[in-house]
Amino acid sequence: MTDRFFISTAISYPNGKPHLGHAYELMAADAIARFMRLDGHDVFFLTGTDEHGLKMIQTAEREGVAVQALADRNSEAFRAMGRALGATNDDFIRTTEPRHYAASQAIWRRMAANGDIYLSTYKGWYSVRDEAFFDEEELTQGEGGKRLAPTGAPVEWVEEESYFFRLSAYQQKLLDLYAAHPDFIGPETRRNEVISFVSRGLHDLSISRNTFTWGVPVPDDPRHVMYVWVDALTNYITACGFPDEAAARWPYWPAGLHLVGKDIVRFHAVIWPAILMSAGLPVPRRVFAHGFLFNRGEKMSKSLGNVLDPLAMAEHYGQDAFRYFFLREIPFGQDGSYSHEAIVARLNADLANDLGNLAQRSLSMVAKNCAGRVPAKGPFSAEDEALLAAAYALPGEARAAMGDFALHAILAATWKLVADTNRYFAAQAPWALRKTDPARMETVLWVTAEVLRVIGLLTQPFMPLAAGKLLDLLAVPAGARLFAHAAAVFAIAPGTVLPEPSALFPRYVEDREGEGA
RNA sequence: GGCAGUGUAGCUCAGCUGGUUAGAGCGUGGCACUCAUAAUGCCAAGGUCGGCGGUUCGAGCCCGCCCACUGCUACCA
Repeated sequence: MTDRFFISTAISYPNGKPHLGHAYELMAADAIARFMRLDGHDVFFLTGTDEHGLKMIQTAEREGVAVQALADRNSEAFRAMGRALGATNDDFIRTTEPRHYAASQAIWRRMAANGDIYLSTYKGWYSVRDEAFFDEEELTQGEGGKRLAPTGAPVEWVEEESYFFRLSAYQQKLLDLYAAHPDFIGPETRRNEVISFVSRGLHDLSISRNTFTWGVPVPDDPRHVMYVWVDALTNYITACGFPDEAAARWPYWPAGLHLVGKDIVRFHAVIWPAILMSAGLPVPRRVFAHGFLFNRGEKMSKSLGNVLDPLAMAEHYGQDAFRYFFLREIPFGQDGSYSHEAIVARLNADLANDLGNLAQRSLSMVAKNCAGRVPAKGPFSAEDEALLAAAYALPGEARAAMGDFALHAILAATWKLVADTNRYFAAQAPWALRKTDPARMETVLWVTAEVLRVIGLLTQPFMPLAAGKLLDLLAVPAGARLFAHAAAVFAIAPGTVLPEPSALFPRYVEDREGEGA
């Protein structure tokens, strides 16, 4: 049975360089993608850039470059970030690609054929300065009865021809969808918000613009380009080969998960499924929203000067530590806070001291006392059995946590096992057994190595480099690194020659005052 | 304003359908050990579970009121 799993990040708007928020979403998605692959699923992992729209035009003008050149340059910066983070996306979609034009126009035609698209006028109070429309109630009265935006900017009444999507017709169908699939939107709090939003009623959606041309032309009406909704969201099926339903990747649709920021859940949980229903296509299985990151509890902003470059951070702390920190520290789905001190604390305590040192202390004993081979195992004590049972239970716990995308919980459970193993090692004191009962010492070392093997397997999605190195140190063959191998039948074989042990994670030592990110 | 949610040790958070002395990690204090990356282990201190009232044999978990905080209340990706 083929068990396909398509996971996507939102596509990023490349009118600037990638920031930590982009990195966080990509790291999380990558961890999920790797997890699912290791758990035996056929995964298609997509990320990319959303390159159309007015902001791109304006940024390009400001910088004095062609829009396409700006898109090319910044899109490449997002790809570079992916490489720096170890992202294993199978494709990188750009909305300026021909395949995306084809898909967007095809889905538009299907929506139109279904009677859900009509031409009308988009009207409202527009503030040129804010580049935004405002509701009547939001406006305030200025001098001489002039209407002002909440920002104090003057507004003018604008009417503009636009195509509309009959979103209002999908209210009940969406509510039915949410009711039939309680985990369609996660976490719970987002689901409540979306349901409450949709319950209040839906307006039709303006889905084209005729004031600029940087976009996908509307079929049969080249005066219009598609506005963000249809254009951006369609990327997910573009990458699956739409409209060619015989394409190699089409079987990956519908997506198993759209991972998005909490600010754009609605687009993915309301507009997107409505568009798909209109086009007669299956809707994604799940949409999950992650939270925002705060620097020492403060929002990142250019004016505060606390915007950090994710590439520099990954370089500074190391790719694994960088990934580990954000996925372990923040309950996935909630907002989180980070600081240099917090990252260093996690890096040293969890990675260097707990896991790194556990591997070092046990494997160096194996190297010195077992001729560098996996030790022999004798009869198991109750302690041995208990620890091994805890290890072999880990994949199941991890899988259960992944059901809610509780990445932090998977890592917490894994580090609980690391701590148990350190306790076990200290209690068994193999260094003392060396003189009194060498056979028992070997058994203790074998059990420790076997648990490390399981830990190595389960940490691969989160810190691929270090986990790979740990498995190398245990001489685990490349073909035996799936979660399915985290079981007794695949236990590490006594006598196997092991490489010379070496440190997994260096301790982070402050270079000087004020150093760090 | 309306709707939803949160408030548990210094910090970040667990606490299942209400049931013996409320937990974890980090941080703090002390001890032990020496295999190990000055790593690890053990012990301890520390909480009126936001406040008040109620239901109950019994409430952090249920109900009411109050206080504080957060999110949503559509065309910005």
